[in-house]
Amino acid sequence: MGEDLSVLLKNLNLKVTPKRLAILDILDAEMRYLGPDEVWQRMKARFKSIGLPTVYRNLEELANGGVLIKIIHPDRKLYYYLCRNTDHHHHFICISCKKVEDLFFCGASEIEREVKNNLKGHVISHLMQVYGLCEDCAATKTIST
Amino acid sequence: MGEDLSVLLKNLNLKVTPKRLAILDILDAEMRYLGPDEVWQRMKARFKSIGLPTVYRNLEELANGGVLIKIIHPDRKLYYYLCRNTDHHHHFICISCKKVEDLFFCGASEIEREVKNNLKGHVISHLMQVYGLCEDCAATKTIST
DNA sequence: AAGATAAATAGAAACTATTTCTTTTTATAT
DNA sequence: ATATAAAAAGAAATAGTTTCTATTTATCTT
Ligand SMILES: [Zn+2]
Ligand SMILES: [Zn+2]
Ligand SMILES: [Zn+2]
Ligand SMILES: [Zn+2]
Repeated sequence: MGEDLSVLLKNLNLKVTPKRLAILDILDAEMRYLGPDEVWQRMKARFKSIGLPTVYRNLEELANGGVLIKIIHPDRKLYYYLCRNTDHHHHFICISCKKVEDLFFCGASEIEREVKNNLKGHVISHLMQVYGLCEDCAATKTIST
Repeated sequence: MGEDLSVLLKNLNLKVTPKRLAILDILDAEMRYLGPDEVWQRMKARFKSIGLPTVYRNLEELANGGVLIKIIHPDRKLYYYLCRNTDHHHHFICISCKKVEDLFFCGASEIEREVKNNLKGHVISHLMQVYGLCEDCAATKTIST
């Protein structure tokens, strides 16, 4: 599995460094979105020397390359999620445990039509995220931070 | 028109101060979303003494009260928009001129169904914004910052 | 396999949007 | 008019994020 992570980097013409592989590995093992600081904490367990700017830089590069997606959060901090689904889709985010799940519903065509017909405008992109409780958390009904 | 702005404040049990009315008036006159600093600049033209924290505080209070809506922007800064439409709806945002327009399409029920049936989860809220070029900007095809 | 080269990283420092704090002022109810 | 609690000024602090420079490292070339 470390193999296919390095392929991700090579495809982006990024050098395959231990730090980059570790960042990917950390996110690959998570079903949740993580912030730079959270990733940094885990990196410090793996490397004796690891700078926070390195984490920021790599997360951003990987997001720009499409390997990670940015999670839009009401707190306006940076969060990233490694999503293997390369098709256009949206996400359901559990506000209790931070788990991310793919959604297949997307109103792109309806939006496109409405913007074209009613507003006479042109759609470039759209953002959709759904917040709620995942199956486990809905069962527990306990909301943590 | 100043009258119905003060009603908005009274409904929220907020004191009707000149600063608050001015902030609302500034946003009411705009079809675009504005950031705190942009609002502050305009406030400084109206008041000899006006603090930036006052602008921040009021914008946030008004957003919490539902009078303003927060615009989610890729730059992760704060932006507000005064929307008179109190029904649930979403927005089309022109990335060229920052104009905001209401959309009527909303996939809430489809999302709800998908989350319930496929993920066995529970939807609490959803966020949708559409980015593009408004009629005027699409015609001009010139994208400013 | 060793050297060359450009990219990546560490660590410190800077940045800046946003928030907090304390004092003074002001809107509103009595 | 007075009392009271909310609002605002102004300064200061915060914290997430970005920038900078010197050093290290991955990868390409021979
Ligand atoms: Zn959950
Ligand atoms: Zn979509
Ligand atoms: Zn426009
Ligand atoms: Zn909706």
